[in-house]
Amino acid sequence: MKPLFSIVVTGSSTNSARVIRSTSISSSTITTTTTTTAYVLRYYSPTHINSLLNAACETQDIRYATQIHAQIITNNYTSFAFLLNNLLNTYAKCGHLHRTLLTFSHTHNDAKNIITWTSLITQFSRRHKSFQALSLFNQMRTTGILPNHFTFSAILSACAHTSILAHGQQIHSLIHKHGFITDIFVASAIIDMYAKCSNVDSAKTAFDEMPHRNIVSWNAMVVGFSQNKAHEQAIGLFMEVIKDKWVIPDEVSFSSVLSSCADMGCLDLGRQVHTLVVKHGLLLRPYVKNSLVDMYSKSGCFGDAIGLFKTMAATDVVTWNVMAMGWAQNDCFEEACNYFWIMRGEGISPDEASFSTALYASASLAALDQGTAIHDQIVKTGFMGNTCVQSSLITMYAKCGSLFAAHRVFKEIEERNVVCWTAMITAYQQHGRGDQVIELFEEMLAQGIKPDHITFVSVLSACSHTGRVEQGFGYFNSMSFVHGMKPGPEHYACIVDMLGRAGQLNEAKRFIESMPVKPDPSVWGALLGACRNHGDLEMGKQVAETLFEVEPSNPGNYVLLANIYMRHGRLEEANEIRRLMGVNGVRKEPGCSWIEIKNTTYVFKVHDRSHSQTDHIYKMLSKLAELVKEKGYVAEYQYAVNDAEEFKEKSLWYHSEKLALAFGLLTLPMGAPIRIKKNLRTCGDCHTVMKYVSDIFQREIIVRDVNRFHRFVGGFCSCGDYW
DNA sequence: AGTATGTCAG
Repeated sequence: MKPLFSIVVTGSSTNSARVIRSTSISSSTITTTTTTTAYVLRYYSPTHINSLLNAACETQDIRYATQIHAQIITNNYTSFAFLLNNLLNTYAKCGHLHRTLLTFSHTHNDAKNIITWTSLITQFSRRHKSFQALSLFNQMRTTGILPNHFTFSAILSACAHTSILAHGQQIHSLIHKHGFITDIFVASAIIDMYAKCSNVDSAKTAFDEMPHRNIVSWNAMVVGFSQNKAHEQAIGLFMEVIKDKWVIPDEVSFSSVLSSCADMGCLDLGRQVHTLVVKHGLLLRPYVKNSLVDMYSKSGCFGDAIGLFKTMAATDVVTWNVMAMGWAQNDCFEEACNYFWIMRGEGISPDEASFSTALYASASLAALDQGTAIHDQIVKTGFMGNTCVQSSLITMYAKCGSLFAAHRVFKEIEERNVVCWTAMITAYQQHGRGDQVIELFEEMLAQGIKPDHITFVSVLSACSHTGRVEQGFGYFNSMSFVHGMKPGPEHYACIVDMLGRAGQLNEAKRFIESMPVKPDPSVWGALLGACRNHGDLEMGKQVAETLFEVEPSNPGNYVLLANIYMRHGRLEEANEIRRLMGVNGVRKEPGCSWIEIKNTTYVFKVHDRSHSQTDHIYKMLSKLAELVKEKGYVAEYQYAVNDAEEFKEKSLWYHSEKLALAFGLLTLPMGAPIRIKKNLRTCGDCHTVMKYVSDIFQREIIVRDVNRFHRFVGGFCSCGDYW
């Protein structure tokens, strides 16, 4: 193939001994040939240079772009705007944005036309450098060049990415002023911008005002609804697309609506969309396939998701992520981790979601080794600077019990967003460090980071935990009055819990009655928990009645009420509650605890006798019983709800966490901390025993239950007896 | 000579 471009050389180029390297570019490939020392200037026409740039662009190699840049300068073509534009694009596509910007700023403004400015803004906007894009837009306006529909479309997408409504609104009015509002590209970008700024109403207005729409405009609106969790509206709009004979849904339409079906867990609709996908022949499109797998996985039909996955000839990183998350959501955390490694074996590069999911699975297993292995992969693949990954790392380390490692990750984050701060705050909260929660939260506010709903859950729980009733109310009120947020049921539940813990049961009840929204079962649940803790039978009965109506299948409510009856010695009523559970078909999830010793995980259920060292374990338990009784332990029968009277004390002693504790004491070397994990909340009696044991044996015991950590040292627990 | 919407994750 005849080269389009070569750097030719004087002297004896035939003499291979003196040869170094030079380059020739053909229209499709660039090959290296040999040459000697001195370059000679050659004449190339501007169009020729332009086609060379196109070829260089395909290789994405900055070196070729640089050589052609040199030719532009030596041929004195620097005032040719179209060459400049192509050069800037080539640099950008080679991934050298700084070179793009450097070249741009070294060029006289006269040589720049609207395309130069717009393509630069587009490049920055695409690469999520939104503020630089906005700043370029402002610079452009000072030079007197007028933006066109291309420019507006690009700058709107930058605004969308910042999620700062004010920027987008200003651009919107400029668009009106310059008369581009009817442009279909611009209008779609406006919808997208408003939706991304969580302003669905404005997006809908912009959509309704469009004189003409194409499938992209419809999709933008469907996506806007979907991403703002207005799923019914998203689906409604999608139906209109299906009915409208002038627009044909494409893969974007399907993947977006499936995302809504998935989020709602709406299987029927999902299946209908599936058949529509087949009808439109879009089943093999990557986005659609992945959305379908995700929909089945989230709608409780993980089997169908696996089936679909197995028939897929081509998978990508998202397919694997969706599947891994599916396993995790079905409590198969080992399998979720496996999928990460299988995907690596298949040669697919992980992305931030892969890491988040793998870390989530490791955290759920409290498998520090697994989490650390993923951390290694993060470092190797260059994801350590990714805030999403960093936040997941914090959570993983915290849930694996290493608050220190979690904080180390936190410290090293350069630009912390809400998620990072919240991850660290929640970590402290789970470890019972209420003071540090408040401290960190105040620091976050001082740095101007806006807290979100999740942040407040942790902060309010910490207030509850540390008895900061007034401060808790202060933060709760600040949600509406300072941050313009609407408290959700989880926040009301925190406040009820806080009042209940402080013994202010009547205030808690009044608080619920004054709620502007209908109290969620979790709110009543918090009050019932408080009644249990303070032994308030009358209120407990009332609250339980309410709960049995709205949430008849939650075993926790029955257990709490039975606990209260037991505490009052009302055994018959407690048994009656147990019977009611049977009648309503409610079963308490069996408690199980596990302990890791030398890379092996040992799982214990209540009364478990399957372990080979069972005799030793049960002997150890009787010995423990004697020791703690000497120290003043009294069995707390209220936690032995499910057992016949004469076995109550025995059965308390055979709770899974006590079995794991005995096994740990027998097996682990002297002085090594005992780390136990439990699938439910820690039982109150076990909690008491752990405190005694930590003192008697001078051993650190760490129990991670479903909600938080309990670190027992010298007879005290880090949770301050609150859980 | 440069334009828009999209699946997963925290």
